[in-house]
Amino acid sequence: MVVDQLSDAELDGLFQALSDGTRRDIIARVLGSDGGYSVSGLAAHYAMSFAAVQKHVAVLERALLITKEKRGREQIVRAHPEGLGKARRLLDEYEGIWRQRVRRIEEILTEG
Amino acid sequence: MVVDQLSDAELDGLFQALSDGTRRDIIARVLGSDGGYSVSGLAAHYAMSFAAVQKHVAVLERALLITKEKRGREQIVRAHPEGLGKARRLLDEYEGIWRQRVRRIEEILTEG
DNA sequence: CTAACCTACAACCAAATGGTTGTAGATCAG
DNA sequence: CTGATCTACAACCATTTGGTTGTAGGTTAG
Repeated sequence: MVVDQLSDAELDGLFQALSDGTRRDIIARVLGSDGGYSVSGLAAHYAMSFAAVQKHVAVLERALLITKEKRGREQIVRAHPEGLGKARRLLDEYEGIWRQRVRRIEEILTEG
Repeated sequence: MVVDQLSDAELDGLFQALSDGTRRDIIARVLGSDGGYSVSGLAAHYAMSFAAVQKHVAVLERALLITKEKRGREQIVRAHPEGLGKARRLLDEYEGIWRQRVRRIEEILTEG
């Protein structure tokens, strides 16, 4: 399998979204919440401006790692691990190839 | 478990390293090779300068995704999926939390 | 020895990133 | 209605990133 049909650009965005500690923390926080977080609810936890957190949320949304849902004047952020799965499957594939390779080398060494 | 002891900076570097198509291609190429690639052997495959590929290799090395081994005048690049595993384990953990949450919600709905 | 090759690294440049402040439109509370 | 709150978005700035060219040092081939 060629790992879904995820385009290069999609993967770029996915891994790039995951490459920032604040964004990973937002993911963890949202995953660990029951009802989700409003954007300002999230922003309250970080030592940066609201707008900065807003941008991080936008990056995560583009990468399909979260979704936003309007509720009144708030925008509720929830986990949407579709992107998560895609990224993990690529790493799985890489690791699979690696393990296969290690196994082959061991075979060659043992069976001589 | 708190996913090894990988520091934020380590994860930043890991995911950032994975967020570029050329670098992912280098990983795939090296994983798929038997003896590894020299840096210029790699560079031959990309429409960019040798120095650019050299920089990509350096990024991957810092992220523990590959290793370089000097052999004569060449530098042999090999896969070193330690970083790979770390990244995958974090995504696994995220997905685990998600699945747990989905299960809990289903329980609440069914046992109502 | 000399020439070719492989690598390292510095200096430079354009574009993207992560942050800021400021402005403005909705929505809710009193 | 009015004021406070939540969000969106633009403009700006410093730093990082991904690329370039150029120079220099080690290693191999002839």
